[in-house]
Amino acid sequence: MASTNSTGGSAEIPLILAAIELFGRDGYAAVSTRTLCEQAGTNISSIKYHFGGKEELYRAAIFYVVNQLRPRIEVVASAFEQGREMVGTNPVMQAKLIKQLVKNLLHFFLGSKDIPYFMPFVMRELLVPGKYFSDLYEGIPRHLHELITRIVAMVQDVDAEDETSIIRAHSLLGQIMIFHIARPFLFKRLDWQEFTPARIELITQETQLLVLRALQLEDTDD
Amino acid sequence: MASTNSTGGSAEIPLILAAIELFGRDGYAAVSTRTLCEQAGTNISSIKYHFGGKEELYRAAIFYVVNQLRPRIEVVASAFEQGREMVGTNPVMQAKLIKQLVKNLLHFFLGSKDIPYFMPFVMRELLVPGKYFSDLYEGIPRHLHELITRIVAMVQDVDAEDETSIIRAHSLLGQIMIFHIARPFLFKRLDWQEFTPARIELITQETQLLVLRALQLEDTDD
DNA sequence: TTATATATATCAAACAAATGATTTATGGAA
DNA sequence: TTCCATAAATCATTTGTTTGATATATATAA
Repeated sequence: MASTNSTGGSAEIPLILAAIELFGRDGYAAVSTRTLCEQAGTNISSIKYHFGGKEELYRAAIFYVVNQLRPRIEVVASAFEQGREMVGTNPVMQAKLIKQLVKNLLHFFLGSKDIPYFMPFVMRELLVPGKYFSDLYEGIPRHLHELITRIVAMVQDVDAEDETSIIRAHSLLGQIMIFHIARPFLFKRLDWQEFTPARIELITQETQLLVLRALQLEDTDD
Repeated sequence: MASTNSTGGSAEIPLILAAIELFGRDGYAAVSTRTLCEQAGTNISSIKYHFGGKEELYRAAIFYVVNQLRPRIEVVASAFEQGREMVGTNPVMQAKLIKQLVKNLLHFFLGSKDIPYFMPFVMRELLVPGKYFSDLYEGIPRHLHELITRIVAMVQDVDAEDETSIIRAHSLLGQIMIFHIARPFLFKRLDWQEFTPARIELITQETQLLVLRALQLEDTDD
């Protein structure tokens, strides 16, 4: 039997998953409620019944991805925070910690197979803000951005509240995220059709190199 | 009077400009032909008459921005190419050249007031590829990406055809473009509502610093 | 255990509003 | 007139939503 969670009927999750995939791929306006229901294998009226309407389904999808992704991000974040205390001001250890973070982020954003449709959905709302931009922003990426900012501040020994630290963190995050955001662009440029493990590894190594240089840390070649 | 160019009637340009603004802001599916005509101050049938339909208008808008933006990008590109010969392998001069390029790009992407609606339109097609992705890609950003790749190859003294060079160029471009792409995100993070000249200057300085470090070039502080 | 009542969920059909496209008519310039 | 451009009205579809009926599951009482 289906789990007796608070979301009730069995059509809700399929509808939310369809919404994440189709809204993420084609955008809110381009997806009809009929297409959503067809993809979810439900009746047309199920959106009205379970959510109230198309927009409320979109909202439900936003909160769904936030709840699904938050713990996964927090694993990366807490791993870093734990390491940060041990590392202290040792540049060699700082470099190792940052290399690991870059690797985790790239593998997560480029290689996640189990949640393939989440990222386009999230990115669309973040880059082209809609009604629930703030809910999404507060839900996940804000913590990640603040994390990177603390790294920058730690390594450069400046205040993490400075605009300078935030701007540098934004730029560094851009160095990493551009491989996810501008994926079609990169594929066209390199005549790639997909990310393979070897390609992700190559991107990881090069990005690690550039990030460490930008932070003026020695690469330890481990 | 209106210029007697090859595009005939006076309703075409207003329609194209409306298409760039509205498609860029809301996406293709979200904008109705009626809204477009209202924005352009034309009759509903003008889209059919001048372009054939909604999609052909979109196509016309793609080629319009390509033709408008290409010369502006080429100014930046040729300025760099000219400087490149004079600079040679002198690291100090290389640093100056690259700082200028970063500044030009950031001021163009963050501060362009005369073509305010072009960039969202272009970015939408590039990040969420549609039917005319290739036309746009070949029209402008490909040259820019190849330009950055040549810079990386020159400074690092490696082959510009290597995947490594291209990947590093992509990452460096991400460092810069993220301020345009993830503008809403940055604004939220810094509680900004707009880009002011001072803010653009701050971003420019910090980005120059990080890019030069990533390329292992000394900052000359001019 | 039965029978009844209630809440939950799904279904096919239909509605009003909108959308892109089309047709026909009109105005002005060469 | 002839050609170009615009305007108003209309068409067939698609859109999100709603309706009323029905099926399923759970709970309560006899």
